[in-house]
Amino acid sequence: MKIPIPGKPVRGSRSGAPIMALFDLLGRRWAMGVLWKLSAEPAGFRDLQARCESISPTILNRRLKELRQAKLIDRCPRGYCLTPLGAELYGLLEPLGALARRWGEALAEETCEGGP
Amino acid sequence: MKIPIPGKPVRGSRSGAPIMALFDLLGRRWAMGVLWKLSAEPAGFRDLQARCESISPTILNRRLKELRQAKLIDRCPRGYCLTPLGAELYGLLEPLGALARRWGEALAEETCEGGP
DNA sequence: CGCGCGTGCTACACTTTGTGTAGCGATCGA
DNA sequence: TCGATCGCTACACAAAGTGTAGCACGCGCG
Repeated sequence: MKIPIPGKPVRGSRSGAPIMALFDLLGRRWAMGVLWKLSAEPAGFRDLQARCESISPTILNRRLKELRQAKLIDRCPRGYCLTPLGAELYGLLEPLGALARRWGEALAEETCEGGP
Repeated sequence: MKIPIPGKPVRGSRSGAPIMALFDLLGRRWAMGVLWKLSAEPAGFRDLQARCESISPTILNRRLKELRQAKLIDRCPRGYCLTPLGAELYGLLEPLGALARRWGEALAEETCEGGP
């Protein structure tokens, strides 16, 4: 799968608004997950595959290629790691962790309300 | 498609880490795009479809249902709009716009380097 | 050397998701 | 009552992701 290039037509924007290109890239299954799991420390292929408890090697490899082309991750002696830009992106993604917890609680409440 | 519930097994986490559930939800095509386009102001179905220059109604509708179930968006007199939690999520997503632009520039450089 | 081991990655058949076009029923103003 | 719009659904096709198997390579070891 080709990576979306800001400035060229992408999903959601014929003019290629950068944010839409980014959403296109990150909106692929596992893209953000890989970034997340990689942020802790560099990892090799199989190690990364294990960190993402369930991901098929086919897709892991595809995402790695794409993210590498997009210059968000790179190879290093210990396998794969984030580039400075990738780390910056992770920095923005990181607060989602806290939000996700609160979101989970909000959903749990609803489940209880509707429950028996 | 069922929405991922934090606490139950989701892609990337058998224990259902909230962040992985969120990634699962947002990692679906157009999910973040819809939130983004909706953030400016509420919109009806067809209006929203037009804002996302290319999205099939099938998927728009599915995403709307999912996001509504996830309590990130809701109905309102003028169509659909973000819930407080959804708006908060958008707040975290918003800085991605700036990053995306810089990312686009970084990619453009690379294209030039490799170019003729 | 030759053997087993771990690692990065590919093949392939199958399932799930998303696309694009057409169009239905409801609503509304003229 | 007509047509214009709106929210949404149907459906056939295309694209993306899954899961299992396994290949090629390098490394340490007897």
